[in-house]
Amino acid sequence: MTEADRKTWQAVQDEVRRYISARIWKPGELIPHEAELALQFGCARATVNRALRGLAEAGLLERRRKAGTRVALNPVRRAAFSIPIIREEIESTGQRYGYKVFLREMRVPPPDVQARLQLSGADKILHLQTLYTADNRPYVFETRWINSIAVPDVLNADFDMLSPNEWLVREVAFDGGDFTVSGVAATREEAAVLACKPGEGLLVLERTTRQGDNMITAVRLLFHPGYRMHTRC
Amino acid sequence: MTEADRKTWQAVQDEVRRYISARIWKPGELIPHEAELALQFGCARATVNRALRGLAEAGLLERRRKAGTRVALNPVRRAAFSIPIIREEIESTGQRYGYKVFLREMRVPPPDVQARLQLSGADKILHLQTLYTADNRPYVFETRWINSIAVPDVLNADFDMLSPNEWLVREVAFDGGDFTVSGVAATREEAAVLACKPGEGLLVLERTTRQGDNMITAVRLLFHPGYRMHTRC
DNA sequence: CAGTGGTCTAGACCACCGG
DNA sequence: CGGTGGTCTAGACCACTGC
Repeated sequence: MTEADRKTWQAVQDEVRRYISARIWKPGELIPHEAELALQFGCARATVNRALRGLAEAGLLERRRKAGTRVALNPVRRAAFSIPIIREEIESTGQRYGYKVFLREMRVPPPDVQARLQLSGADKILHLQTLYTADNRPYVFETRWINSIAVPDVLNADFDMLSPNEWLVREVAFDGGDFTVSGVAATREEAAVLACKPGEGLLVLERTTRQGDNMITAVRLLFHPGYRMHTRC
Repeated sequence: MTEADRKTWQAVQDEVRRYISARIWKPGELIPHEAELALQFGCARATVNRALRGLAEAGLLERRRKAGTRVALNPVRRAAFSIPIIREEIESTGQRYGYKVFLREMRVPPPDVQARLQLSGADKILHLQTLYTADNRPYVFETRWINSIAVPDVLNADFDMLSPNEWLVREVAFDGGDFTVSGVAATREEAAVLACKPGEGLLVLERTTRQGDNMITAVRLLFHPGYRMHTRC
């Protein structure tokens, strides 16, 4: 209190964290408002705001105008999984990255993909199947549909040196998308590609990416057995 | 430009987004520094900072002191999945939430759980198996280990009205943990509990939660077939 | 309607780190 | 070294929303 130390917003945040952790402020409870905390901590209100806003984003606090700030009843509710960038993920473990395009064709996508890409009836678009490898062992099998009506250049793309994903990242400015994770059992064909047994449990990551209002690509990543997506918070 | 409109940081952020989306600022490229943008947008530097910081957190920009701000080469790299709160998830779809504690015992956990909970050799702790149901249909099967040495009160807990998770959330102030998602094939026993076929592909979410330096609980959620975790960005 | 968080400003100093 | 982002401040006005 008598300290003349400059308070950083991080220091304030840590302090508040301790209060919550020590249950001095209990779940569901109202905590003092910003102006008061600013006084207590001996800093500007903006600094308190910065600290509390961060905690609210992390889910530890719930804030509403006029109603004040409360300790969240259910903390740790959101976790940010970093979407793997295959090449980086493989190379960061010291393994050798590789990939092979299995299939490249124009085709009318199945209904679910049509819906995800907002395509009309009979549009043929680019369909790719690619296997990514780590030290030559199957890592992830990618099934990708690219809206080649929105991105006609892709038809001339050469995927020998640049994977479909890397090509798209270079050529298109994504600005959003959605992700789904689920679990499936390997079909006979998938097992053959991933060099595992049919019926093994695999993690699936599906992603749809758009640029503005254009849906660009829908991709399904089928990871090798034992693959885990992990995060910490 | 001639507008006297008050610029909010959101407006600045949208503007920058458009620049990136339209590839006026290309991936990897350096963008003007904060002071200059503040001039261009007719606002304070703090406002620009707020806008750009948000974009950097979202992964769209990369910022370094002295080096300046660049458009990220690989945007959309992280997606925040919200960790499901079973009861809310079920009730939000209008279904009836229920659960049943199958097993409650003291037991020495398997080595992987011992490691995750930082337990020494032969400590017996609380082991629970619970099935959560939506409209009486199996929704998720939970296998949970609770460090009853750190939280002795749990031994007297009554899980008739409050699920293990809800009890813990009420009694313990979590402040961190880690999450893993993966895919598995249902064993015969798991299939029986979840009323599905052995070998079906299932999503698994594993979570370890701590309070300060104490590891409190390790839980494995095995979701019913067809369950998907979804997020948008 | 009044209290609370949300935001903007102008100015300042600092930490980092590229050249 | 000097340029850039990171942060703090004091004060102000505003937007939302519970009472």
